[in-house]
Amino acid sequence: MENKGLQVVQSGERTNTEGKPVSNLILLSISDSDYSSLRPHLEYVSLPNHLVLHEGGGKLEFAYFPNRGLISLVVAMKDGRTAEAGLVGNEGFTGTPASVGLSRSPLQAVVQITGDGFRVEVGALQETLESAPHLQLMLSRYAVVQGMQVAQTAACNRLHGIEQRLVRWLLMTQDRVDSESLPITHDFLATMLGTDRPSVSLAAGVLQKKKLIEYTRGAVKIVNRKKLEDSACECYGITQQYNGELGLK
Amino acid sequence: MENKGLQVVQSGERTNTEGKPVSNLILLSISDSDYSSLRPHLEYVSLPNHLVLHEGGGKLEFAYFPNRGLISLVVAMKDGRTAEAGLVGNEGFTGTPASVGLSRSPLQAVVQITGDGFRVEVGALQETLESAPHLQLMLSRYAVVQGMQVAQTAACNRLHGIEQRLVRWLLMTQDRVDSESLPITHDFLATMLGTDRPSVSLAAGVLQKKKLIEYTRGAVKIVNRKKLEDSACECYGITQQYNGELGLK
DNA sequence: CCATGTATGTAGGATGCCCTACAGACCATC
DNA sequence: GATGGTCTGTAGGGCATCCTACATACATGG
Repeated sequence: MENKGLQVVQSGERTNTEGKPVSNLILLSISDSDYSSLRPHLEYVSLPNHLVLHEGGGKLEFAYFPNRGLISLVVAMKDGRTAEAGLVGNEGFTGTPASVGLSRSPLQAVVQITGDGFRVEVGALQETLESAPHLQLMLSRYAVVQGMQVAQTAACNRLHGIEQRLVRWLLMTQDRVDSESLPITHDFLATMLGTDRPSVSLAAGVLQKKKLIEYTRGAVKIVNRKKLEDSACECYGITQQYNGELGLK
Repeated sequence: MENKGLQVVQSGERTNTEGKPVSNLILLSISDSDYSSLRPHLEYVSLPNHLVLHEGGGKLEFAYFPNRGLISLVVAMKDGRTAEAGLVGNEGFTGTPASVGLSRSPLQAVVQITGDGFRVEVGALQETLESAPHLQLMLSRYAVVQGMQVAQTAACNRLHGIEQRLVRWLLMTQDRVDSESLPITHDFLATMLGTDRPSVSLAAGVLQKKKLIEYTRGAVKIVNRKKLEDSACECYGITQQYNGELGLK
């Protein structure tokens, strides 16, 4: 990729100091001056499957801006049971507390689908933010939208059954990784959906019989996206709609 | 309370242009200059029980800063079923999207316990924020903390039973209204907890038999706060802890 | 005091889900 | 092709909760 000049970098053409291209939408959307301030702190990282970026309850060390792949924000209870609160793809970042001067988060951040991206030390990010109002706004805005989506998840978790929640997860995931085949096991789906593995297998079996999905060991393929959307609960449409409020893409 | 200097305004001494005293903690925590900018837009309002401040899915007209009482943020599904995503007392405000330049929210805001407070038109708030960085920071920070609490609620909704969720709701509510008696019906509790009324009555009956609470028509009294805390799920402690991160009070 | 509306008590059946357990299938490695 | 590890299929018991229905108690206004 070429570098057109010292100030102006067009969308899709930004790189970090290592020359790695940026496709995270937040990093692409901010002003040139804000990006220049942040750029020296962006460290390219690969995000392999199941890597834990942050343990729930601890101090945040880095904020992550994914280029590709998918990160899950998970609440883990003491007894080991878990439930997913949110998903982060290339439209967002992890470590929302860092964007408002806080440094701890109760959420575990786990790579759910292999990808790559950039990380920034929380301290460096916070310093940068003081003179990068546009970045500050975009991060805060993302945090708020994510909060609304989490709220919808809270209600969905309470009011909707496993099959519907599985459908929603598949749709939201596919929105963030443009592939019809999602590399994920039933076991991990159970972690996300806050249930046990047999319940996932059962629900997935039903969807497969309906010819909405197909799956093999470790991968779920979406074969009829449209019908899948039709059978999703309203929660999917709502979260998607508020994602659009971000004005990215 | 004494006034220590020209910059610092001590808690409990601020008023709006109508002379109404402020006890909302955000409004008390911001700098003098930021408060002066916002002050002309603060309209005193009483917040009677069950008043709907905002319907889910619509445009936000006002942001509300409660002095007393309690506001619930509720997700309402098309079929009429509901679940609460968050609580707002005098430590917070409603309308987090307005703090980042957005104007719509999927959440319904309902007064759950009578109180009073101030409201600001969304447009006026957003204009004010442009030159009120401290206020901007506090609002964003509150939005993020609220998001983390909502995430815990999402997991709690999935993983914990009605009785535990009821305990948590009672504790969180009492934290925001300093009274041992909470004016609330089982029916409204059902709306909050995303279940039906008989299930609430059953769970409340169990707690009453354990002598943790007492209730009569339309009111729940907490008679043994400590034991109630002991029987709460870990979710309560976590949300409370992150509320502390706000640095208010 | 009565009538009406609202709040709570309670019960029984249906259901969805969790839990445990085990069997079968696939995969990688040697 | 054998072996151990991981993933999925499936079943049955148990349980919480949902749903419906109705009874009872309280409150308010006439």
